[in-house]
Amino acid sequence: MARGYGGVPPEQRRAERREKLLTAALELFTSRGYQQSKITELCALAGVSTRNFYEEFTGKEQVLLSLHARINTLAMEHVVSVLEKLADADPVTRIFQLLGAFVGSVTSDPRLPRLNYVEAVGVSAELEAQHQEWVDKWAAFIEAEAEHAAQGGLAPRRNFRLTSIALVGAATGLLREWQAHDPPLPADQVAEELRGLMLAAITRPAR
Amino acid sequence: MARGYGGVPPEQRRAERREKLLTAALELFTSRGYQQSKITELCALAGVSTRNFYEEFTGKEQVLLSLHARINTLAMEHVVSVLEKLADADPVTRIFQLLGAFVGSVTSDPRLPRLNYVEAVGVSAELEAQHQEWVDKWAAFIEAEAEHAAQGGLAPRRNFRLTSIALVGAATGLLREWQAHDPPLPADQVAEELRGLMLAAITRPAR
DNA sequence: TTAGAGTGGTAATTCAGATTTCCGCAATGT
DNA sequence: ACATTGCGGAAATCTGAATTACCACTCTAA
Repeated sequence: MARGYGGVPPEQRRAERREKLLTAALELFTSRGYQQSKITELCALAGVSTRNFYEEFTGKEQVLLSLHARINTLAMEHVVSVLEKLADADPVTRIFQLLGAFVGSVTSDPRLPRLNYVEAVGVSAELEAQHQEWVDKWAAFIEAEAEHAAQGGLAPRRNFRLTSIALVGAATGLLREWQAHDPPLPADQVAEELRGLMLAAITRPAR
Repeated sequence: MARGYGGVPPEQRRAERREKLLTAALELFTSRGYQQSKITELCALAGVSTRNFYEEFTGKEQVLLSLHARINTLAMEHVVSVLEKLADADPVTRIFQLLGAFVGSVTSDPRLPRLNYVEAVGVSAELEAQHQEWVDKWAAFIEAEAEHAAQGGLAPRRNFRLTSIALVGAATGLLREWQAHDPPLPADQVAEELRGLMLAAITRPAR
């Protein structure tokens, strides 16, 4: 289908194929389901031969790993870039923007939370480890924000570790539900709920 | 291995085999992982032949469905039985006991949350539907408690739907983390965190 | 223009695990 | 005690998908 390696394709062609495979995988994994997706189908959908597939990936799981990492990285970048612009804003504003950026990023395409919070769960030990890593990162993020709020006297001084993990879980649960819902819930309300929840969670009295 | 159908086994024997299979499945699915578990292994571990397996279940997935339903049902029964004894206690006490009973039930064996929140995710549309059902049930439960608290003036009057779903997500996330953690987190702290979070979530001002 | 080298797609191979079938044995009833 | 009925276990089959090998084609360079 594609013309030979005419233009400028030493390994740009490989990169393009990789991209086509990832795009097709996002579609296939979230419609048919990861387990039910055959490598053959994936290749057909991407317009790439199985031979090329194995040139880019060692197997189906590595594709999922890549997608999962990419989605999380993208969301994290959004959040970080927003927060950098609010370096010395008050804690409430920062939390407001943080959650808006996060929810905005992940709900920009319903397939994103579907892949991240449904398809990529319980697949393998390696994927589970990657999930853990990201929960840690997000929880650390929230924890830092909470401690920042505690500095300002908005929240009491205490250990926010468990609270942070719980909030990450709340976001995950809400987005998993959001993604499954028909008709779709408004993403704004999800963000708003998380804002209220997080503020209430960290400002509550220590015991 | 077992003696023939001597004693009292018209279909009690079937029930026993079913039980042995479920017990072995809980162990196997949570150690090796659901996907990696072969029916052969399951039968070997249970001490049951594949023939008998297909007499009780249509396949691996139905076993998982049964386990998932059983774990949730058990937890729900615990919670209901506790709340029935507190019919006219104050909302805070009810919430305290509710979460204690729930966390106590699900953390009584680390394999329970592992199966429920990791292995049983993203397996099939049917399992996903069953998950949805249970999230609805638990959310409705929490919602009712929140409205009860609103009656007493403890919480403002508002729609608690999203908050309830978020709290279910928080519990899920926390238990998923609990189950994966080494060394294990104290279950008490998880329950305590959820109590604080739920109270803060529903008593927070309406906007 | 033609030879050579690398690439793409298709088609065969292989492998693993699910499902079923069959034979031997134990238990009941006459 | 013996025939009959139905159960248990292991081995055979069968399916379906991952992985690899091969052939044809296109592009480059002399």
